[in-house]
Parts: sequence; structure tokens; C-alpha cells
Amino acid sequence: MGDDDGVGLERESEDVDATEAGDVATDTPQRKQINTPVSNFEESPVFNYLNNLSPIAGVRSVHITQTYNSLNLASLPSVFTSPHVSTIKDSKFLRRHHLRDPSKLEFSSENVNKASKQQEVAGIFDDSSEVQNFSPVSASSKPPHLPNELSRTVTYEPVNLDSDVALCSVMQTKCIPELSGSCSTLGPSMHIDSGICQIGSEINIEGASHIDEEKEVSDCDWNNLLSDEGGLSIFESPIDSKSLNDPSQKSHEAGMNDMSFQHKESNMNEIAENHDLLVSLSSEAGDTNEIVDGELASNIQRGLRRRCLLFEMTGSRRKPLTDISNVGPITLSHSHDNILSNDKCLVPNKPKHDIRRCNLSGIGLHLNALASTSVNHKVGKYEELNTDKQPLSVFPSAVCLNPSNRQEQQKDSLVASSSEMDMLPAGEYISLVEDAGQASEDVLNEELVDNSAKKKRQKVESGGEGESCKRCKCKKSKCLKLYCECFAAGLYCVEPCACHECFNKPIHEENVLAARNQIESRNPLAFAPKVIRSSESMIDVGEESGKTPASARHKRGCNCKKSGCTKKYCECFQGGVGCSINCRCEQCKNTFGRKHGSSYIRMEVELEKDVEGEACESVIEKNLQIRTVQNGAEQNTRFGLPETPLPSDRQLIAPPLSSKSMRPPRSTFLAVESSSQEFGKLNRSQSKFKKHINAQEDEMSENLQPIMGDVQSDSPNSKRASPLHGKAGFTPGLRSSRKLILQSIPSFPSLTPKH
DNA sequence: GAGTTTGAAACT
DNA sequence: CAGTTTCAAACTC
Repeated sequence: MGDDDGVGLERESEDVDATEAGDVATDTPQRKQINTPVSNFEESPVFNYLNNLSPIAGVRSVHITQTYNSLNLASLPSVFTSPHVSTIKDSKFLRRHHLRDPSKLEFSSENVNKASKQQEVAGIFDDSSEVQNFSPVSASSKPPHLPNELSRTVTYEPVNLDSDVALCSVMQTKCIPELSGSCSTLGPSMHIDSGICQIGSEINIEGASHIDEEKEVSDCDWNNLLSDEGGLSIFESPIDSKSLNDPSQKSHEAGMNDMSFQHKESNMNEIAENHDLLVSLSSEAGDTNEIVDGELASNIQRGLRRRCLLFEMTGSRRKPLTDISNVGPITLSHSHDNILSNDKCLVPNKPKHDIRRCNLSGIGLHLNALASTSVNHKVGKYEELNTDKQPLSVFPSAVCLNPSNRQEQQKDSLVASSSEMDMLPAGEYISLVEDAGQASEDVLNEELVDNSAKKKRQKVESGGEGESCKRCKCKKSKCLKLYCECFAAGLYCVEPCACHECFNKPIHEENVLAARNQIESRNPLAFAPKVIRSSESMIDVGEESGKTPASARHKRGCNCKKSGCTKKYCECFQGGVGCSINCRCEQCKNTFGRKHGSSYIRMEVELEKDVEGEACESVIEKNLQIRTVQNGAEQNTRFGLPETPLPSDRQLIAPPLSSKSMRPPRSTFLAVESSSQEFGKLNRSQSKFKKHINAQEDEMSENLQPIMGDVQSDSPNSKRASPLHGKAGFTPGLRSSRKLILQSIPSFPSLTPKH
């Protein structure tokens, strides 16, 4: 516990420092401890070690502000498997309840000192780390750009009733008369202080609790938003958002009631008065815009959220986030992402960070992702990715996933979520993540802003809505087992589902969490993405040839005997990836890549050989180097991607809700790797030669895992690699940690504190 | 829409 | 850990 808490604190402190020059850093004694050392602290072996170990650390190093600490926290547990994680998850869900608590509302309503806030928060949340996270946010008004996640944290802190009211009004206007009633409850949670994203995030949180209500509403919200181009545009461009500030415009574009806008404005004003953040926001029109967007987003998110169970896989992206934060539009996109994530994520929300995050989560395909990823689905192109980045695009998809088109839907939605990550097609996530993380974040952001609206609209109109949403037909599992696609995907079942005695609903949140925990206890990776798209090759190859590159693989591999891996019975095929060594399929005819493909087999075998023994390290280092080079930023490597990928993403799943942080890290980790690789390779032409190279790299990465202690595939023909379960000690997080070690840390520092 | 097939998930 | 059962999606008719 102590370690986790310490980490969380550190993170926060770092974040704060990065964003706000440490204004908040010294609010609490805990922080002080951490803060003082901040720079020194980072240098300390312990700090390095922590960073390496978990996505969380990575997040810190990156730009904290953007990353969602709470989420990250979840990831931390991965390293320290333990009750903590579970507690965290619980806390997340519980949070909502707490927020609802009237007493808290009172508290929130008042302008409370940071310290007081922290204290209360701490009281609310068992996890000190979370508290810390919150405190920083609250203490320092975070820049408008703060990641949604942050915003979330903020929400817990003092809440402006006004803001809440505004939101409620908005909600009501949008279609949720029901919400109005719930608004009061929501109110407390909602906090404008944080600024833009926060609102949305907060909403998300509650949204989970109110999912039932939201379901009905969500449709309306989405419809309104989507149908109303203006609304979309708002999200897309900051300018639009500004216009939103103007009540008339807002109502017009958003299609919302004037009342709601007025409330928003009033809320904004109050917030500004009350909070430093507001000041910063007011200074920048973009901020205001963001706020407005946040509100809208929140509304939207609600609708989406209903289905989000949790998967926040996303960690947070450090740089990207920061960068994004800078860009107004980006922030908006983040909010969107959040929204998306919210929609389907069971867990509270994924970080609102960037789309990237969502992407990150997406990198690894969750179970859902697999389901979603269809054969048809081709690896997203960069362009597509960009589009995905756009919040809007995400929304639509998020709104409903077509069973048939799950892949695409997931792409969009997942991008947003996560978590989720989770559902997105690997290619897209990766690309997104990489894009964001790397060099052209700004450019991307701009592009996103400009193009996102159009693309989103197109997607929305063309795609997602028309098709039916993902739905299950469970009869005996009560939708609390992985048999249920919704549950497996981290989504709550919705009306379209034909399930019987469904417990996978917000109302049964506890049951859902318990089920998840149980499953996770059995298999930490149960909710992690099954398909890992490591290479960029997929994108190129996928587009041109329609075949998945070697890099994309099903983590465990399939066990098909009769389908020849040519039908959706095969998870590999369903995920749009070729079979790999890990597969134990018979008569494999997977069109995306046969298990016995000569190239694959040879490569893997060689790699394994190399891996064994000392060579392994060299290989790993090579991989790392490659990754780093491709990524261009150490951050990615450090975090394992997470930043981009990993931390935040994986989070996709675990961090947020899952009791076991273990999972998230893993998935994220994997995702990260892939993303990094892909990133470098994106523009490469797909030649066989390249494919081989990619395959090698992929395999190398895979091989590395075993070395690292990863369970995955021990041997080519060996049984499917057991996910991570068995090796709790070596979770994805560990992998990442090791990687980090290689890169930044020569040796593995001892976990035990120095004496 | 009902029934069958299939393979993952869950159980023993 | 291996084998069996259960389950629900995917598929066929």
C-alpha cells in the first residue's frame, strides 16, 4: 500500500509540477514528502524502478497533467499485485456512490481548501493514491487541457452546484428528463473547476451508476449531437466551442436548450470566480470552449457511458497529453474519447486523456476488441486513425456497436474508451497512439480538429448508427461471464440485448464487479485484449493485401480444429489476424496468416533460439532500441508505451475498475510495444521483405516477453502461453518494467525500500 | 427463426 | 494441468 500510495503521490506531484509549476505540490504533507524530492526523487533508483514497473510511472514521467492518475494507479497494482488493485476498482465504482452522498455534495458545494478537499477525498477513497490525485487537481486548477482523467478526479473534489445544475439542465434538455432527477446526485460529482474535460469525466462516472437511465437518454443525446452537425462541430473545433459560449449559438449548434447554455455560462462564471483554473480558462478562449465542450461531452458521454463498464485500459499519455493539452481541439478530442470510453466501459471512465489513450487501450484488442475486430476490418490507415482520433467519430461508434461491424464500431468507440480500450481494432489504436505520442501530435491535433468533424460525421452517418449495436443473447451466464460478449468487452448490456436474467447492468454494478474480479483472479488477462497488433506492418499490409502482418497476433492463439481458422469461430480470424505459433489450431487456413506460414515459423523459431540464453537480452535491447527510435521519445519506451499506449491504455481495462491492475498493464504493455513498432513502420511500403522484418521484430518482442518472464509463448508449439495469470509477478507491467530497465535502468532495483 | 456447429470459457 | 462440460456466438438450413 505504501508503495502504491507513494507512487500515486509522486505522480501527482510530478503532474502538478509539470503543469502548474508545483502550485499544488505542497498541499498535503504527503505531497510535501514527495514534492520536495521531485527532481531528486525521479533520479532516485526507486523512482526509476517504479516508473519502469508500471505504466503509472511512465505516465508520470511523461506529462502528468494529461494522464489520469487514478487510472494509472490501477496500473501500478499490476506490479504490486494485491488487494490494492481490487480496492481501487471498487473505489472507482464506489466513488459514484460517494459522490452521490448528499453530505459530500455539501462539501463539494463549498469552496474548500485543497487540504480539506484532499482529506475528504481521502476519507472517501481508501486508496490514498487516488486521493492524492484528486488533491492535485483540485488544488491547482489544472489547465484546461488537463486530461479528462484529471477532470474526473476534480469532480470528486468540491463541486459547484451551479455547474451541476447546468449540466443537469443540459441533460434534461437533451432528453433526459430522468436525468434531471438524477442531476442532483450528479451535481456533486460534477465539477467545473477542473475545466473542460472534467465535466465530461465526472459525468461519466455517474453515468455508470445511472447507466440505466442514461441508456434511454443516451440515445437521444447522441442522436441530438450527432444529428446536429453543429454539435459535432463544436467538439471538433475550439472555435465552435467558443461559439457555444454564446448561449444562442450554443443552443443552436448543440441543439440544446437556451437554459442549459445559460446554466453553463453561469456555471462557468462561478467556476472562474471560485477557481484558479477558471482564471486560466477564462484567459484562453480555448479553455472556455473546452469547458463547454466538456459539458456537451458530458452529456454525450452519459449516453455512451451507460454501457461502459470500465476498461480504462488507457494509461495516460504523457507527452501526447501535454501536447494535446496545449491544443484546444485536442482537449476536446480527449473529452470525446472519454465519452466514448465511457460509453462502453464498465468501469468508470477511462481517462479522458487523449484519444490516444483510447487508442492505447485499443492497441491491444480486448476480448471485445476481438469480437469487434472483424475479418473485414482492415487495419486502419493513418488517415483513418486520425479520423478516429476525432472525438466525434468515436462517439458514433461508441454509441452502438454493431455485432457485425463490431470491429469498426469498436474502433471508434474503443478509441474513445479504451479502454478500453479495448474494443478498437488494433491497427487503429496503435496508429492513433503512435501518432499522438510521436512527433506530429500537434499536427495531428490540428488535422483532427479540422477533419475530425467531417470524418466523424461521415462515420456516424454512414456507419455506426445504421447498424445494430452489439448485443448478447446470454441465457444462462447472466451476462457475468466471458461468454457474454458485452461483459467480456467491458460493456453493460443494453436493451437491444436478448439476454435473460441479465446482471450486467449498472444496477448490478456490484455483481458485475464481483464477477469481473473473480474472472480476473482466475485470469488477469481475461479482459485484456486478445489480439496484439505490434507492427505497423498491419496497417500497410492490411490495406494493400488485406492480410494482417505478422506483427498482429492473437495473444494466446486459437485452438480451432474444424473451422480451419477461416471462420469467426476462430478468434484469430475474428480479430483479423493471422495465426501464430501460439495457436494450436489444426489445418489452419487463416487467410490473415497461416500458423504454419513458413516465414512465421522460421522467424519465430530463430528468435526463440536467440532469445534463449544471453542473446535474449541483446534481442530485447534491439527491440527496445528500435522502438525507441521509432517512437522517437523515450517516454514510450519507458512506459512501455503506455504512455502512449500502455499505461493509459491498458488501463484500458484494469486500472480503472479492475481490481487487478495486473491486467491493464499487460495489455497496455503489449499494445504499447506494438504501437511503437508500428509507428516507425507506418509509412513503409509493404514488401515481403518488410513483412519478414516485421515478423521478426514482432517475434522478437514476443520472445522478449518470455525472457522477461512473460508467460506468453514459451515455445513455438507449446500450449498457448498462459496469459499472465500464473505469473503474477511478471505481468505486463513487469515486462514494461524490464524494458524500461533496459533502456533507462541498467539493473532491477530492489523492490524493497532502501535502508 | 430454429437448429447445428464451433471453440472459448468454465469447471472438475 | 488435462480433460470435460457449459456456454453462447457463428453458422446453416
